[in-house]
Amino acid sequence: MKIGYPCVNESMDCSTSTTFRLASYSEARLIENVEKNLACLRRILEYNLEHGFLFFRMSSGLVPFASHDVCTYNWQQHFQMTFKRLGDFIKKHDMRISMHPDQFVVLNSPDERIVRNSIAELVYQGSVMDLMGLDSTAKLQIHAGGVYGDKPAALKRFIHTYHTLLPGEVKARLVVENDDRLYSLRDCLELHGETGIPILFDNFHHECLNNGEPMAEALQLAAGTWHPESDGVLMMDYSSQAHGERKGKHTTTMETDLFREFLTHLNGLDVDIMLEIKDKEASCQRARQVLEELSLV
DNA sequence: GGGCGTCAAGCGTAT
DNA sequence: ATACGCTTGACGCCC
Repeated sequence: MKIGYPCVNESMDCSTSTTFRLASYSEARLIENVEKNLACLRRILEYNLEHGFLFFRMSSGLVPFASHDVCTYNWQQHFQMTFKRLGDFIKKHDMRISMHPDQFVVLNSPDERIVRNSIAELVYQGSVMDLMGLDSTAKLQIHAGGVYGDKPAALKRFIHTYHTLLPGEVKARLVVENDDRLYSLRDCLELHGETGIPILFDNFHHECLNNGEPMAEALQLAAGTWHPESDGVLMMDYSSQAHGERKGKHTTTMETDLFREFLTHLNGLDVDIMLEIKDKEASCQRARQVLEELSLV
């Protein structure tokens, strides 16, 4: 079992997603920012190794405007060796890696342009992992998308896009996450049935939106969609409700009692856990202590 | 060098 | 019709 946090290390004075305005795009700006971002990523990975955090979500912003038409520069070649060295470090220390394209990536949009842009973004993010030499256990996690007033039709569009438009190198990495408002675990299982796509399980989203599956059963269902050989063990996002806030708002810091309670539902299942908690590596440290006490790491 | 409006991109919901 | 949340930072203009 590996534990990690997404994108940002709060105790570090660098960012892996420095960027600039589209209006001020230039090759020099691009190169300058990618250099900074990859240098910071290296520092974070080293920090993570020291602290025993072997799961990490890389920022979508490593290469600003990578999937935008404006970016014609061959950054892949320029940074080839840097990516390879990062990948070597990751593999040497047996780290697990994910990326999470943000809300603009919608594969089931009725708008072809949005689908095209979404695929370009997935190709970009997958290519970062490819350049690092990571195998297909490194994943790109997306949500199923919008509903557009007709969920069956929206699911059908996702499936059609998956089969007809997605490049193989993206399909090898793509996983779908149950969300908290529109597409539940059951909806994702339907997508899995039609495409074979693994389901990245989010416990908090499942609490917000479900079809009555108890947590332990939900975990088993999601885990069953991952091929251990090619996909690795189940990845999951872990969070809990922020008290006194809107339903679905992530907590600012981990409540270890809730985490302990959650772990009882695993029943021996091996998972890699991404903490979607505001204070990032601080909660990660606490989670790791809990896992150590239970001899799970 | 601090303050603050704004930033490539999409959805659904609230008002 | 418009604003806002997701998730949040950080750019870059203004003073």
